[in-house]
Amino acid sequence: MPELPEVETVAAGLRSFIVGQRIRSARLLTKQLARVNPKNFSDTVFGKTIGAVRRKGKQIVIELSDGWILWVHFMMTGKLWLLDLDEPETKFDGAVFELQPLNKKLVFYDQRRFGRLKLLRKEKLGRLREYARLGPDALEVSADEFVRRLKARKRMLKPLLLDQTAIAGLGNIYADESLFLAKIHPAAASSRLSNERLSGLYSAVQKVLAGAIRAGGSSIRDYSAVDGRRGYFQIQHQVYQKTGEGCPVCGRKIKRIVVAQRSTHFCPRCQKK
DNA sequence: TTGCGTGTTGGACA
DNA sequence: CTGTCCAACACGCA
Repeated sequence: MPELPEVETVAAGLRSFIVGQRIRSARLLTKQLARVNPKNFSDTVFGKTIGAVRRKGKQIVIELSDGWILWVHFMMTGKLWLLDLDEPETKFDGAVFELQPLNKKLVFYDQRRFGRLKLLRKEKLGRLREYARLGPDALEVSADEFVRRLKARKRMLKPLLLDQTAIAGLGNIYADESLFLAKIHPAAASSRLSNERLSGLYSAVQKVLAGAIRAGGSSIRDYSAVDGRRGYFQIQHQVYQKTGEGCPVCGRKIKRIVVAQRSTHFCPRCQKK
């Protein structure tokens, strides 16, 4: 589910369903998920009440009572689902939290097991490396700062947009879609683009992300929100995984190249360096 | 059957 | 600093 719109959709679902719930039991089922002693994990989380749910980039921070927080990163295939208690366990369940009085379980499910979950004191969040190194969130950064940060680097735009220390939240889909909307070539050098074109990219990013959040994210493969609802932004994708199809603007065939080891889709006529 | 590609990230290395 | 290759892992597909 990984990019900003999908993570925001999950965070919104958590806000509406689990805030105020009490954790009746917590179990850590795979060791690489949290890299802590499962017994200590269960004991610490037991009885805590769930408070605010925040998101920065692709990361979610769930506040618990008594100053603890759960930090979550889905990586490629991690998901948080709210399920009935009698739903059978699977080998991909990494952590299970039973909630009261809702009487459901919140399950961290992750096929590829790259996802991570950390339990830490609230005051330590700023020192959590993965969190501390994030640049400003793509939806909160101002146009001026966005332009300044991209111009400060001498890199191709595509890998720069994927770099979470520059701007946090974009991934492969929304980077491609934003560059297409802004009519900028993914291999264009960030430092050589005019402020006007980078401002245009900023507007494109805002528009693409807002549209995707409105659609509940993109459900390719099996992504869905905490309540199982699927997103439908994938039907609005203009270039992502449209290799060989006609550009929706000019009709020229969408091209696929590999940049930073990631598939990159663009229109060779519309998108210029 | 085998190999490739997939929404992410971090480390090793030139 | 920047780019490239690889690794973590499971699965669908040609």
